[in-house]
Amino acid sequence: MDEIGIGEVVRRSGVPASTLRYYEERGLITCVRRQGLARVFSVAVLEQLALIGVCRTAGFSLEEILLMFSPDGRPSPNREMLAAKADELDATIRKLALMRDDLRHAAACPAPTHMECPTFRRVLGQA
Amino acid sequence: MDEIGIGEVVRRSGVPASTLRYYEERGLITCVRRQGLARVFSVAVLEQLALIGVCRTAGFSLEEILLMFSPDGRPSPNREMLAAKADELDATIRKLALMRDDLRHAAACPAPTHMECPTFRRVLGQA
DNA sequence: GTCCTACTTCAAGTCGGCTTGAGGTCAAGT
DNA sequence: ACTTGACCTCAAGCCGACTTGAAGTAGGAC
Repeated sequence: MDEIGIGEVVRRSGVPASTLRYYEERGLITCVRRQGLARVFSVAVLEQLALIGVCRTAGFSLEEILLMFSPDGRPSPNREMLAAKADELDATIRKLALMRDDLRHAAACPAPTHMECPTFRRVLGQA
Repeated sequence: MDEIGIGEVVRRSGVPASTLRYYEERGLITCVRRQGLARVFSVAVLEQLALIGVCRTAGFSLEEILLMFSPDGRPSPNREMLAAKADELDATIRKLALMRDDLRHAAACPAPTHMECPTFRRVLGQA
């Protein structure tokens, strides 16, 4: 069966029902049909939710996600925007990688004069 | 001079004065002294702001940043937490890197059946 | 001395992203 | 027939992170 109820979606995605309804209202996801009042989703919604989750982690707003992907999970035909978002993401990733390194360094380095440590200061120059 | 007024901080950091006051109220930054009512900051606040900015980009809340770094910008002595945050960040970075690749792929790949494309689906398995 | 400009406080408002609660629907079980 | 449980709608509320606005202050130029 590739059709599931909202409870199943909650169970398998970890996303609360209230959020699913909200996402639907915002046009981020859609249910294939209704069975009485109850929403019936395609299992594909699980992938779409995963996608939305990653985008949210990446710092994109629901509005941006809506622009990047149609509610069926397909990327927007606007290639320029997708490429631009990829570049944005690339910049973010580089900053985060520096910060990760610095956090690790901070966790290891006992120096109280940490702000003077060149390893730590790299990240600040980047931002 | 390593002491600057709030206007100078705004000019050099791009962070609005209202936000600076809010950050001070939340304990994220401090001014070295007051001159009358006016805050006087050390230039070091610019680095702290950069740090806060990166942390925000990384998805950390002000509360978390407060726990990770004292208002002088030094990392928390809680090494375990810093290491944990680094790991968190690492996982985030990996997801974002996949997503970046996928966005680039989506920008290039004309297939409408994009959700079926293995390149694109990788990211979803990760999340 | 008074005007300007840069600053201040404090309370209230805004915005995104949900969550909560009251009250209703519907199919299945006893 | 009635209860239970899973679902529904719709309006209101909440939280984090700020922003805005009204009213005040402090120092310098004229």
